[in-house]
Amino acid sequence: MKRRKTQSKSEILAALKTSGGALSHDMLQSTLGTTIDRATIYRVLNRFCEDGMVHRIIGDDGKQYFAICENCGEKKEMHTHNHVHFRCMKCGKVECLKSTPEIDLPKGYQAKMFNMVISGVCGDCTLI
Amino acid sequence: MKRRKTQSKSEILAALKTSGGALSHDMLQSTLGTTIDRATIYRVLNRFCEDGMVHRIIGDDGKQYFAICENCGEKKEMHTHNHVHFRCMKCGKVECLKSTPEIDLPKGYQAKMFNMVISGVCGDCTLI
DNA sequence: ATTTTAATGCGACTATGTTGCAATAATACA
DNA sequence: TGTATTATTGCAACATAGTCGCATTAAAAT
Repeated sequence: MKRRKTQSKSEILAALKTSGGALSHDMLQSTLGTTIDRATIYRVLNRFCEDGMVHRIIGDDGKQYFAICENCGEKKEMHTHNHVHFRCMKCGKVECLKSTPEIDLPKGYQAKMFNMVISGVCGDCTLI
Repeated sequence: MKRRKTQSKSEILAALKTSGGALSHDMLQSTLGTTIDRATIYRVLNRFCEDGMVHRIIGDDGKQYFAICENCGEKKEMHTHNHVHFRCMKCGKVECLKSTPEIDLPKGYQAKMFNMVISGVCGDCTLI
């Protein structure tokens, strides 16, 4: 299954790049206008994740957010996405933080995925 | 709005206690049998959270899990639930870990809630 | 230019969670 | 103990997030 270069793909990738942070499906939907179908957006994002270009964060609102992988280690190594994310409860922005805490698991436990989200008020919104 | 002691409440609390870990709505539903209505379970759990007896975890499956608060600090101090949780991808068990990592936020950022979930394979399931 | 098949759009579907409202039952009070 | 008050429940309807099947479209290979 070779991947093809399509309009939707480029637009979504561009939107993620310019945002700098993590976007949910509906954020993308409104950024892109209603040109691209809901299902397509999800499918493109899932493909990006499979290919390791993007990582998925589950917000504490239960929604999926997607962010471009930068210095997140090599492809497909999901477990290297062990950095913490911050979600602003006012403006909705989701971003990657630098911290990658070391967490010691009980004996015999194997970690496959990390999903850490702190939510609160971001720097911009505190000022307001 | 004073709280009343009801059957549902007691049963749900008991189920959470005996489980020892965190349960999702559907785990509770099947533990309790179909006696209690879906909406009621959710309402009871939300009330427990408000009252600080229980804390809510959003799993990396996007679902809500609820666990009894033990040594989680005082009532209503949501931000003291800064311990990490582990979800087993095989048996589905969700439990609280001891680690409470220190995460330094950028300047001006305020943390309100922590939601940290590591998923992988738990001790019991590794043996199988 | 033609063929192949990945990707899209549409609709239907599932699952999770919430809410409005009438009925029920736990507490308070006489 | 009997009655009034109102928190809680059950039911149905709703909202939202995300997935999937299928026919159509459009990249890429020939």
